[in-house]
Amino acid sequence: MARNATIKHVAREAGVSVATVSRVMNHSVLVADGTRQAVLDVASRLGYRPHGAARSLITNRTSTLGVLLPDLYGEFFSEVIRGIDQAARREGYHVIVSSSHSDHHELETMLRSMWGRVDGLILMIPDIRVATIASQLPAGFPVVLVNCAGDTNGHDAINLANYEGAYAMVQHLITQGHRRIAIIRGADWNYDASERLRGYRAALRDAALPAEPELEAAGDFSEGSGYEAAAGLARLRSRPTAIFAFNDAMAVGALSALREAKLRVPEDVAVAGFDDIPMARYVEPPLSSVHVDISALGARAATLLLGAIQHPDGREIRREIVPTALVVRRSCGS
Amino acid sequence: MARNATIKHVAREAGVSVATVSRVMNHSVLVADGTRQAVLDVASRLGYRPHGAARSLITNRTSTLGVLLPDLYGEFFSEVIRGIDQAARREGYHVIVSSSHSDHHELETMLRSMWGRVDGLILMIPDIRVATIASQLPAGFPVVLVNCAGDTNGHDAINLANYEGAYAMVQHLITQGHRRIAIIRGADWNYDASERLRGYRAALRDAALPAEPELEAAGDFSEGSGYEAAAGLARLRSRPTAIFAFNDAMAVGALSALREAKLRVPEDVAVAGFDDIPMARYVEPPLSSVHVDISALGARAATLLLGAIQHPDGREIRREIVPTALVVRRSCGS
DNA sequence: GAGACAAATGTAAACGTTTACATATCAGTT
DNA sequence: AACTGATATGTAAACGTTTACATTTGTCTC
Repeated sequence: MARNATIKHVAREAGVSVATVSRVMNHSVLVADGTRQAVLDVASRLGYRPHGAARSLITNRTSTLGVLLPDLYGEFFSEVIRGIDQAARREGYHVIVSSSHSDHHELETMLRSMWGRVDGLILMIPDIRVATIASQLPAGFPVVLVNCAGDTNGHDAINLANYEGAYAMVQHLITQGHRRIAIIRGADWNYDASERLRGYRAALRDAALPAEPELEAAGDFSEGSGYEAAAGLARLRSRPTAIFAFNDAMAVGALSALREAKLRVPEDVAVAGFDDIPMARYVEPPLSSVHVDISALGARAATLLLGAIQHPDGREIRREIVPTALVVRRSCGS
Repeated sequence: MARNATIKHVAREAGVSVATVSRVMNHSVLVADGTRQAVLDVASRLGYRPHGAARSLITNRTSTLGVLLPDLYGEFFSEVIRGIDQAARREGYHVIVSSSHSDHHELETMLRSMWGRVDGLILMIPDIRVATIASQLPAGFPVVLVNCAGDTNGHDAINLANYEGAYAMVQHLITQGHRRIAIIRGADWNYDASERLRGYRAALRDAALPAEPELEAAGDFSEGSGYEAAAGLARLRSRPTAIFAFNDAMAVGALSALREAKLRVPEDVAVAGFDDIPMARYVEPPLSSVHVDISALGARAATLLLGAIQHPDGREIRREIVPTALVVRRSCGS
């Protein structure tokens, strides 16, 4: 592969010094118009492109944000990325994405290899067993934590109103007359899931309803686990009248299971989800959910991070909560 | 922000030269065990991380793939990214994504600013007005074109079997007895859309059915445009008995429009889409579609690119076609 | 004990930029 | 004609690595 033109080639060809070429490329005002034009001509003739790595090395800026997500599957994460990208590109930043699969070691090597390639990081680590990694980050390096458990260790953080959203949904179901409200949980170590669980239990308690272990089915945020969980719930002697899945993917799986069990939704069993992914309004029946403006979550994280990058000194730590909103559709009998 | 430990700090602290530290970090065998351990201890105590940009500058490798997509919206693109990321991480590569919004100028600055930050590019440019940009890429730079029109200009290319997929779907509808088959097109300048159009017309021709302009409704691959187009088709004096939308998002929009027009699917009008996004099987009725293994498309593109990066010399240009498969569900009356 | 060879480590150049500082040129002022 | 100040340009160091080559040390062979 023919090595490409460098600033030196352009300088020699244009009969100026590398400093002048650099000034032209960076739109410095200290260049005579004639010189500028000559340099630009040579640059375009030679197909010169400034080398990003070299530039980063000396300026200590990469114009790139690193994003680490637990997974890249499904509409939730794609919406997050979209939001981040929008906010980043507006400021001329690139986005480098990666999924960690919530594995501690892999996450660590990921972070290592991003060092010197990004100006800051957005970390979405709902797995509370892994979230401790945040403490190993170099001090003073711009980081925004999204949906991470508890201690932010001096970093900015954004969280969803998981507790409030779940509480509101359960409260709504109670208002509709439901007394046996089952849930499909997420993994025990998932922070979002555990917060939603808190919200569910609190809502029951506040309505003086008993918490019954058999109504708390296990799940892992995958559609398949939702299917399994709902199939199990449908077989209970004392069947719940409502199922609140802790995300939409599981709710969709639950709808399939209930259909196969010949149970009508919402007449026999009401169903609700969480996230309000785009698909939610198109399933049959349309799915009630706890709406989250997912791309706004991403955009907000990016904006926070860009702020931290551009004003490194003396900032106070920001903690933000992104609100949720109840969206009632036919699946819970509106 | 306190500048972080560099290789020099580690070297001084460990009482060795920078070369030795470098060798340790790169797992070179030419280091005595004692020295290696001492260096590693110091490195971890100082929190040393090799600087990516510096490393890239000297090695001329970034371990990063650049991906340019027309958009980041919807399940199609998120699946592509997932496939790319999977294949890339398997080889220890990062992925830097960006959406171009199909704007020629923006695309160009994107490409410029990625120079020196990526080892190769995956370009998905269905807009045939913009695809000419491929010719401006530095010769010999690894590039894989995905869904780009015609001339690949010496680059590897992957395309969907758009023509064949559309042909098969229309043929299927004809077999089902449909004679007035409408379509919802994509933008005129969209390559995928124009190929699907070719397939549609060929299938009609081969079945000796007339091509009627009023059955070719305009669309732009968005759900809203599908809604509008279907609403228009439903009002035709001589209504089509089947509507084939050129992607699933528009098909979903069409379903909404038909429901509002009080037309039953598939009894009054059959509906089909293209892409078979995950949502397709969950809408009501489940949507027939032309299945594309989207993440495999992304994975394949990444694999091809990695091949070109790792074996730069004497490779012949690869052109691959990713096959499609008919998926018949209830929306077209199976 | 000299020579040869291997193993371990060090020295320094290179990668392609940016930028502080130095220098050159020139118009205007005295 | 010397000085001033502004404007344009050049020189060279720096960024943090890798790596070709040189050097040192130790072991083995004769």
